[in-house]
Amino acid sequence: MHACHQHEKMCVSLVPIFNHLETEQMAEIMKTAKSGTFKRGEIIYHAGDKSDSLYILNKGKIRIYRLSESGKEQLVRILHPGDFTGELALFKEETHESYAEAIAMTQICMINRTDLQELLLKYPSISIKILTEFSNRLEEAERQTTRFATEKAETRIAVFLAECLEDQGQFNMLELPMSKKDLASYLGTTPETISRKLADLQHKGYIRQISNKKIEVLDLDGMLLI
Amino acid sequence: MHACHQHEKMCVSLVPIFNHLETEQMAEIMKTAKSGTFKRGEIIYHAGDKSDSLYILNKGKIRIYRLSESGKEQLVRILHPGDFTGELALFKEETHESYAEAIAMTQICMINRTDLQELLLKYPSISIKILTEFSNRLEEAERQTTRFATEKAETRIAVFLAECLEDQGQFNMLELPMSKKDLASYLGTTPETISRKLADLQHKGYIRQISNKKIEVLDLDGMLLI
DNA sequence: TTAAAGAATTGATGACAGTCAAGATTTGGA
DNA sequence: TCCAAATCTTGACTGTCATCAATTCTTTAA
Repeated sequence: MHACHQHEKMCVSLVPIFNHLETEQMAEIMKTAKSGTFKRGEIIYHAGDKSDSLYILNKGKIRIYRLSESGKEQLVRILHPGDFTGELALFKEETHESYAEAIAMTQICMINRTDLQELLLKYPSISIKILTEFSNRLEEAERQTTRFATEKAETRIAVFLAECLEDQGQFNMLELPMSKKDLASYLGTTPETISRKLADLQHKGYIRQISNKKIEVLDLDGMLLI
Repeated sequence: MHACHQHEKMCVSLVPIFNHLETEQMAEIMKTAKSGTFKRGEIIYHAGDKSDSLYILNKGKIRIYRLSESGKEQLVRILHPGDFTGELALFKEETHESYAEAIAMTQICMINRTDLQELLLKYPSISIKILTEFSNRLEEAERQTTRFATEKAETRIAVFLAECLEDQGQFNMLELPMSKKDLASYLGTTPETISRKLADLQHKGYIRQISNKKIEVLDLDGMLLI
C-alpha cells in the first residue's frame, strides 16, 4: 500500500462520481488516495470491520456478499473496473455489513473517509453524483427486494436473463456474468434449481443453452409472461 | 395546494435532513415549499408518474408499495411524520417506481426538484444528511433482500418481531405496526402463513399473543435461533 | 349503534423448490 | 497441456408455504 502514482491517475478518472471534475481537481483527490492490490481469494474487507474508506476498483473483479441472520451467504453484486464500494459506511460511524472478496488479481484505490467528507463540502457537485448513484442503487435494491418477496424462482431467473440481454445489447445472445453457483446465490436459490429452471425454459422453447455460459433467447416476451 | 404558512414551519424542522440548519436557512427552504392534504385511500403518486418533488410527511401515515413484474404488490415501508419520500427520482429524470397512498388523513410539504438541487449546492451539509439517510436505507434494503433470499418465512417473521421489540423498547411487549395483511405483503408471504407461524411460535413457547396486535416475547434468543 | 366490509384464523390440498447423492463437465493452476 | 478441484446436471425425496374455502372476529362508516 503506497501513495498513488502515474497509472493510478486513471483510477479517479474512471469513476463516474469523480470524472466530471476538472483535471486539476482530480489531481487533488488523487493526492489523498492510496492504492492496493489483492490476489484472487483475498478478502478486502469483512463484515464487522470498521469502515473508513471508499474503495475504487481499478482493475480486476470483486465479489460483494452478505451473510444472513442464520449464516447463509448471498451474493449482492460483482464489481468491475470503475465501480466502487465501501461507500455506505462512509456516512455513518459503523462497520461493514458485507464482505468484499477479490475474485481475480485486483487493483484498487482507497480514499479515506475524512478526506472524502472534506471533498464533498468543497465540491458539492460530487455529492450530487454520489446521490444519483445511491438513488439508482436504492431503486435497484428495492426492486430486487420486491422480486424476492413476490416472484418464484423461475420468474426471477427469466427477469435476470432479460436484464443480461438488455445490458449486453447482443440482440438475442447473452453471456452469464457469473458462475451458476454465484447466480444461485445472487437469486436466492440453489445451483440445482438454476439448472432445472434453465432446462425448463429451454424445453418450453423460450431459450437455447449454447454452452455453459452462453444462452440464446428465442422468445423474450413469452419468457417474461411466465 | 398553497404556499406554506405558520404551522408548516414545523414541517421542515421535523425532518432530520433539514433540522440541523439555522432557523433562517429553514425559513428560506420553507418559502419554496408547497403543502397538501390527502384523505385515507388517496394516492399521492403512482408508479409511472414523473417525479419532481420531495414529499415530507407532516401529519398522518403513508403506505409505500410496489408492484412486481408479474403484478403482485409488496409493501415497502410505512411513513410517519418526519419521514420523507419521492427522494429517489429527485436525482434522475425519471418516474416513480412505487406507489404512495395516504392511509390516514395526511398532511405533506413538497419541495420542488430544482429548488432542492439549488439548496444542495448552497448548503452542502444537506447533501451529507441525505447521503447518510440513503446509506442507511441502502444498507436496510440490502439486508432485507438477503433475508428474502436466504431465510424462510418463520425466520423472517421472528426477525421482524425482534426488530419491533428493539424499536419500541417496551421490554417484552410489542405492538405490530400494521395489519397482518400488510405485514404479509411486507414480509413476502400471505396472511395465512403469518397467522400460522405466529401460532407456531406461541406453541413453541417463544411468544404469547395478547391481542390482535399485541405480542409478548417470552424467549427472544430462542426465537432467533430457529 | 349497527350493518356491511374487511381482516384474521383454521383446515385440506398441491405446487414449488430445497436437500442429498451420484455422475458428467468445466476450469484453472502447475 | 493435463490433472485435480470445482462446478454443473439429473434423479428421488421431502419440507415449506401458497392457495382455496369456510368461519369467526374486527373495523369502519352510515
